[in-house]
Amino acid sequence: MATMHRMQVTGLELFYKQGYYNTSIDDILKELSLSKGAFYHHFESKEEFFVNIIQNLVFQKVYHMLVEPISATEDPLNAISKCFEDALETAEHNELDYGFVLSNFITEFNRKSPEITKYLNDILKVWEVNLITALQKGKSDGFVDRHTDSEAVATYLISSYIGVRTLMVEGNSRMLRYKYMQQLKHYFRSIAQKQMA
Amino acid sequence: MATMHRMQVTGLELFYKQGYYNTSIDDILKELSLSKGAFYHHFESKEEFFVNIIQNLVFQKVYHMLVEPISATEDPLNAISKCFEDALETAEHNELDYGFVLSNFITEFNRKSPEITKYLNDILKVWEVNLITALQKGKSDGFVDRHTDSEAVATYLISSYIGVRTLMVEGNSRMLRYKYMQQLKHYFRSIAQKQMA
DNA sequence: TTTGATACAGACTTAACGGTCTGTTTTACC
DNA sequence: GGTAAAACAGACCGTTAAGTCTGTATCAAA
Repeated sequence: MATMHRMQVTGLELFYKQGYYNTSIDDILKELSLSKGAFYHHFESKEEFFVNIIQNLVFQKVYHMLVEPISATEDPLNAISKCFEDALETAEHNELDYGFVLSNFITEFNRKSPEITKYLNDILKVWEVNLITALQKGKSDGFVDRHTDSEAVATYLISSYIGVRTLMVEGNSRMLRYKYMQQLKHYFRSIAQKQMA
Repeated sequence: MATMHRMQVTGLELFYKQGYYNTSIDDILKELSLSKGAFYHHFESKEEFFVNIIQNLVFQKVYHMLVEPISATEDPLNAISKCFEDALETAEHNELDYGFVLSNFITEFNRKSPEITKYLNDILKVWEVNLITALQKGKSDGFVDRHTDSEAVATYLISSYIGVRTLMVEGNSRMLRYKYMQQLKHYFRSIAQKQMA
């Protein structure tokens, strides 16, 4: 694995665990047994390094874990349920949850770096747009109630997901996931197309 | 207003806007035209200062804005709707939204200071418990469907609220609030006691 | 085998921040 | 009005972290 890529992977991991401002370049370098010289040979600053990570690693992973699973499916509500359940389970095992990575950084960079905030919001927007598209398709295909406001549902979904992940940082994650998924499905039943018995 | 109290108010404001680690004591002191001597006369460290703010200001405000409005009401779902709507509107005007203050700090102190995390989670717990109590009472009083899992609903509510506030940090807050409240009410209709016409 | 570019190593600079310490002013009280 | 404690002012110290700079090893092509 190339040095540059190793730096990005380790960098994201530490930024995620400890926060951007609370993670020093030396922390990352120590983890990889590399020197300052190596870092500034590949990147021109800490910020440029971070933007690089966002646009490469984070964007790809969000797309892979949160967009693809719901974009090519029949029943969107079912697909979203499964997708969220999977994502929350990986989160439980303390692995990188890229939906939460996003909201984490959005919180941290709020009113500090408009440029980085913009990049993060762009990725969030991709997620949102694909949710909306999937829901709209679900309406045409008879899975989602015709009166549903797809944009509002997408907002509500992303909100609740980000929120439950924030809560899962401590305490009983398993119980939180259970409660959350239960109510999410309850909510979905209320916007699903009523089946004729 | 006593100096100590002024420090706390200004401290919370800056910690909220810029984050704890990103706000220096000198920042706060500069805002108040005070000196280091003044600060360390009243508080023994930055951390002790912050814990003080949480246990005084934050706890009281959360209780006043998020607990009281839903604890002494008839119809809990209606009360929660109004309460959330109010809170989101103050947030729109860039005033301190203490629900979000909480989640903000929880994110920032995650895996950094277990002690502070505990204090924050305690306040969150008070909010949760009171939501559950209100929902249970709503079941007895015929406002909430008997099959509702109050604990799960409370979790889902807090999650979505924290999430939507995270999203509101940038962009069109007004539209976000509208969409969120629309779906929240939709969700509430699905757990409300069905009225006999 | 030389040469030049790429990929590092690591000492150093500079600035910021938490905290200390000494000194001065204000206030309460006899 | 004298006195002691409380309420500050502000220079100073130690540490940390981003970024610089000089030097060295590795490797490909001539």
